[in-house]
Amino acid sequence: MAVTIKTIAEELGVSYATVSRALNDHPDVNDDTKKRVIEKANEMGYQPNAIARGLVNKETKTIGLVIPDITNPFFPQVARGVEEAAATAGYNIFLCNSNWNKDREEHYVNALLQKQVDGLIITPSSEDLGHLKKLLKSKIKAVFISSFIPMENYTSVIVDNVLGTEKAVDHLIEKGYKKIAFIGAGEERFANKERLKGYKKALAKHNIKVRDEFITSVKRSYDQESGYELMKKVLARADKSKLPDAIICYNDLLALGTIQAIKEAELRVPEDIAVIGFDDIFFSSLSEIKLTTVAQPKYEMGKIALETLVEKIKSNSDKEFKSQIILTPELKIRKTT
Amino acid sequence: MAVTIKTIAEELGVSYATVSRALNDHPDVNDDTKKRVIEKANEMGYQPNAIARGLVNKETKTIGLVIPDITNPFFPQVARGVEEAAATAGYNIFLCNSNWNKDREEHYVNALLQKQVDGLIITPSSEDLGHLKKLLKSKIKAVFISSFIPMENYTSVIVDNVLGTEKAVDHLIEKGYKKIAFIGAGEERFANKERLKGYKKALAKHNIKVRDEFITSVKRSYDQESGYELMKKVLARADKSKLPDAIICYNDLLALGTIQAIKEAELRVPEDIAVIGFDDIFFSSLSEIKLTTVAQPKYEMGKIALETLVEKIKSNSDKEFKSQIILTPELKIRKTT
DNA sequence: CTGAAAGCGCTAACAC
DNA sequence: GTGTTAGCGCTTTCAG
Repeated sequence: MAVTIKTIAEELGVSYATVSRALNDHPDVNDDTKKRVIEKANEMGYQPNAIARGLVNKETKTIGLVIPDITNPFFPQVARGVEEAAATAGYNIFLCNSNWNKDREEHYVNALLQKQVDGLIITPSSEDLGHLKKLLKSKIKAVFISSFIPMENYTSVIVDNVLGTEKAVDHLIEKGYKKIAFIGAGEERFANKERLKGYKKALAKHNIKVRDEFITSVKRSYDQESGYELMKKVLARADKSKLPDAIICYNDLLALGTIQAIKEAELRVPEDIAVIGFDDIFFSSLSEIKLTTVAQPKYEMGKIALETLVEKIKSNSDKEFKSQIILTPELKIRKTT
Repeated sequence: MAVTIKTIAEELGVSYATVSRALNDHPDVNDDTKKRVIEKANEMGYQPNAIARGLVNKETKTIGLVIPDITNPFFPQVARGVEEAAATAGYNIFLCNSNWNKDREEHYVNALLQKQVDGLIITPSSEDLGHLKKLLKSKIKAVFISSFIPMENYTSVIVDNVLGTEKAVDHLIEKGYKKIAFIGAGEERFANKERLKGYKKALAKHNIKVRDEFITSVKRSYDQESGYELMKKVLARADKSKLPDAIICYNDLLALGTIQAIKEAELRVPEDIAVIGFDDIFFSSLSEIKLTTVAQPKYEMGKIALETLVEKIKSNSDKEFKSQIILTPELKIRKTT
C-alpha cells in the first residue's frame, strides 16, 4: 500500500490532521513540526492522493478538452495552447476526440462530468447542441472554441470570420482578380456562414455582384480530397470563360485539394486561378506549398480559452463574462495569389 | 448540491447500498427495485461520481499520455490511436506535452501519479531516465513508445528502425544511387542509433564503404529548419564532386528542410540528389511534396501501446510481458527518389 | 498549536 | 433481497 498521510502521522507520533496541515502549509502549525513532517514525507516518498483530495475539495484540477480530431492539423496548436496554459494554472487536460460524431461527443461530455472535471473546453462537432443537454443542465463551467453558442454563462473564443474573408477578397481585388468564387463547408456551420457573409460583404463593398454559381460547398468532410473532387467537377463542368479567376476556400485543406485539381487541369496557380485558404495550418507555409491564407491564432485561441475557463472556475458564480471573445485573423500573403 | 446515491435512496425509501447495487447491476437485487432505482436515477439526472468511486476501487479508468509535443506532426496520430483504443476500453486520457524538457516531464509524471492514473504511456524526451525515478519506484504500469527502456516490467512499442533504414538504402541502391549520406538526430537517441545501424548494415551488405563525411547530424531540434541549415552547410562546404547523390534523413521534417536547401542550390530532387525521410507524417504524401519515406504505423503504435497497457493493468502483478513490441516500417516510394 | 471526529460519494463485506 | 457499517485518503470544523 502506498504511503499516506496516516502512515507518516504514525511514524511521527502526531495526528494525521497535523500532517495534513503541515503539508498544506497551513499557518496554524509549529514551524518545527512542519519541518519534521515535510522531511518525513520526502523521506518516505509520500505522494498526495489527488483523488481523495478532490473528493473533499470538490475540485479536481482537471479540465476536459473535447475536439473533433487531433489529427486534423488545426487542432494540435489549439490543444497545445490549452495545455500550456493549463500547466501554468496547475490543471491537467483530458483529451477527447469526438471524431465529428455527436453520440461520441455526448458520451465524452458525460464521462468528463462523472470524472468531476472543473471545466470543459469544447469545439462542438455540430452547431446543434441538442445532444449536450446534460452539459447545459449541469451548470459546469465551459468555454467553446470556434463555435458561437448564443447562451448566457458560456463564452466562445472565435476568430472574426467575417473580417477574415473580407480581407481575403480585398486582397484578391487589389491584385486584380474579379471573378472570385467561394468554396464553403455546408450552410449549417457557424464559421461557414460567417465566412460567406464576409465574402459577400466585401464583394458588395467593391461593387461586384455575387454570382450564385461561384458559391459552392463540400458536404461532410473538409479535407483535401473533398476540395479536390469538388474542384474537379467545377473544372469539368464550366467552359473556361465561366471559370472564376480566384477561389476562397473554407479552410487550407480544401484549398490544397482545390489547387491540386487546378494543376491537374493544366492551369496555373495563381496566374490562371488564385487560391486562398483559411486557418494557416502547419504545411501551408512550407516552401513547396506557400498557400496564401487567412491565419487563425490557434495557439492563442486555446490559451485564451483555458485562461477564461480558469477565471470562470475561480469566480464564484454570478460574475459576468463576455459571451464572445473575438480574435483578429491575419492574412498571410504567399504564392497562391 | 448534485444528486447522489443518497438523495435517490431517500427519495425511494431504500438504503443507499441498494441503490448502489441496482445502479451497478449487481445480481443480488430485486428486478423490480432495480428498475425503480434506475428510473428514479434517470429522472433525477443522477451522474455517478467517478472520483468517489475511484477512491474506493483504487482505479480511476484514467491513463496518462506524456509526449514531447502534440504539435509535432508525428504525435497526433499516435495520440489518436491511444485515445481511440482508450475509448473502447473505457478509459480517459490525460494529455501532457513535455516540450522535450526533462523537468516538465518529471513534473507531469508526478502530477499524473498523484491523480492516480491507472497507467502511463510515455515517449520520453530523452534516453536518460534519471528524472523518472519516482515513476520507476512507483510500480505503476507503463508502456513506452518509440524509445526502448531495457527494464523488466516495462514494455516498449517501437518500429524496427534498423530494418527501416535498411529498406531505404536497398531502395536507393536499386535505383542506382551510390553515394548515400545519412542525416541523423544526435548520437544519444535510441532511434537514431538504430537507424544509423541499419544504414551501415545495408551499405555493408552491398559492399559500399561507410564514409564518415557522409554521416552528419543535427543537434537539438529535428525540424525542417535544422535540416535546411545543415544541408546548406553541406552544400556550401563540399565541392560538387564530393556531394552525396542520396540522403537518408532521420525524419520527414529534416528531409523537407534538406530538400529545400538542395533546391535553393539549384540542384534537382531526385535527379541530382535523392532524399528519403522517416515517419511519413501527414504532409509527406501531399502532391506538392511526395516525399519517399519510411512510414511508421503511428496510429497502430498508439493503439497497441494502450491495449497492452490495459492488459497489464488488468493482469494482477506477475504476468510476463514482452519488453519490446516491434512493428514493421513500410517504405513508401514517392517522388523524391 | 494540535488532536478528535465528521464527512466528501461510493463500494463491499457482513448481518438480518 | 436489503440494510448497516466501515472505510478509501484527505480536509476541515470544533474542542482543547
